[in-house]
Amino acid sequence: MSLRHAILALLTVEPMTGYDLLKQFEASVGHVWHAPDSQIYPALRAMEKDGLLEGADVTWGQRGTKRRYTITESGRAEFRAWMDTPLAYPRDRDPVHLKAAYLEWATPDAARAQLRAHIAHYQERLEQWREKIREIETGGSSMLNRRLATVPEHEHPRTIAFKRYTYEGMIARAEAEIAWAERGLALLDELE
Amino acid sequence: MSLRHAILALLTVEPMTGYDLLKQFEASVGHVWHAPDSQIYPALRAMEKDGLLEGADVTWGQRGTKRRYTITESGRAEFRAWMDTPLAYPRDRDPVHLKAAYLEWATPDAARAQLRAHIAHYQERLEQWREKIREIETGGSSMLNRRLATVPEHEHPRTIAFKRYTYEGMIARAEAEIAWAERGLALLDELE
DNA sequence: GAAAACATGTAACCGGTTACATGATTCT
DNA sequence: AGAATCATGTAACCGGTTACATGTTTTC
Repeated sequence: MSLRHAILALLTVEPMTGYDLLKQFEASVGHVWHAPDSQIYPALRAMEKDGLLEGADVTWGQRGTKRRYTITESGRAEFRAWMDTPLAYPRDRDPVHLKAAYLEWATPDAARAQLRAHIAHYQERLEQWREKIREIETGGSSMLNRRLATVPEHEHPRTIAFKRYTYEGMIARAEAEIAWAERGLALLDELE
Repeated sequence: MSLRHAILALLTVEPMTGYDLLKQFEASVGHVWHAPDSQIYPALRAMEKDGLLEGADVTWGQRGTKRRYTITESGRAEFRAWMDTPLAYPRDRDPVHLKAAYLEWATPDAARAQLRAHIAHYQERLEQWREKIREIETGGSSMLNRRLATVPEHEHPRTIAFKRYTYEGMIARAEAEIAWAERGLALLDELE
């Protein structure tokens, strides 16, 4: 059910259309939660029906209209309730480690390719996340700035600190994954 | 599609019934891939239909029968092909970090409880995984021993090394998660 | 004789993916 | 005029969860 809460989180800042949200999912929130258009539009309609959002048609150009969604009090309450509820951890289901456990079945080349892909995957994300932290530090994050505009000034350090903290966690995870995969490459050399 | 491959991996060691597999998913493989009975039994039937397994009814007691599944050559080939195929990484979807990014919305107590639950969650797994490594080191893992019995002796170090390597990766990840959550608790104290 | 373990299923539901589909507006 | 962007959907499918359901065998 996190998609709904990610949407609520975004709409606490300002009203948005489905397309606006889609762009956010491709940029900021997308780093922790991905959602395609085919999921967003139906979710918005369902959330409006459930009273979490209020939709309003806005004219756009000559003939066009778009629907702008505003979070309701009920939506805010739902988001706060979710924030105060401990998460249920999903069962372990990890294809990377599943494969690693049977690496003797792969050809050495395939095993190396797999580990290198693992490194490349996390390296790429590492750079994106580091860039995000730089943005936060230099005040260049427009979404964060809009969020800050909605909270009292003395709350700013908290808001900023948690965003930063989130990315630091993802960076630490990525670094651990890269280190692990590098040990794997060394292990393959040893065993050859 | 990893459920099928986890099943194939287990059946490369020896033929098993659905129930045997279920027990394995609760014990060894379960640490990297969870599967409930409601998923295993239908999967086995489908895999038999697809020629990856061969099922045979075995009498059990007076009136009972059970179905024992053996991996076919086609099943072995499929497993090897999977092992040699690079994994597609799923899109980011991480409720823990999603929540962390909006931690200013939670009450300080709820935020602390969340982080402590995060620590407890990984601490528990950490102990399970460390225990697994001890088992591997002392030769006390019966599943691993059965697997070793099916491979030539000079291959044993590889097989053992990859199992150990897998658990080391999960341990490193858990340690990173715990360290991150502890930094979070400290951050909450600072911001108070 | 009762409890624990062994054995196997069905069905409704849910969140997410992939592919397909369409049209308006703005910018160059 | 054409391209990029804005805007919004439908539908089939897939893997997984939860709840429901039943019967046998072995062990104490």
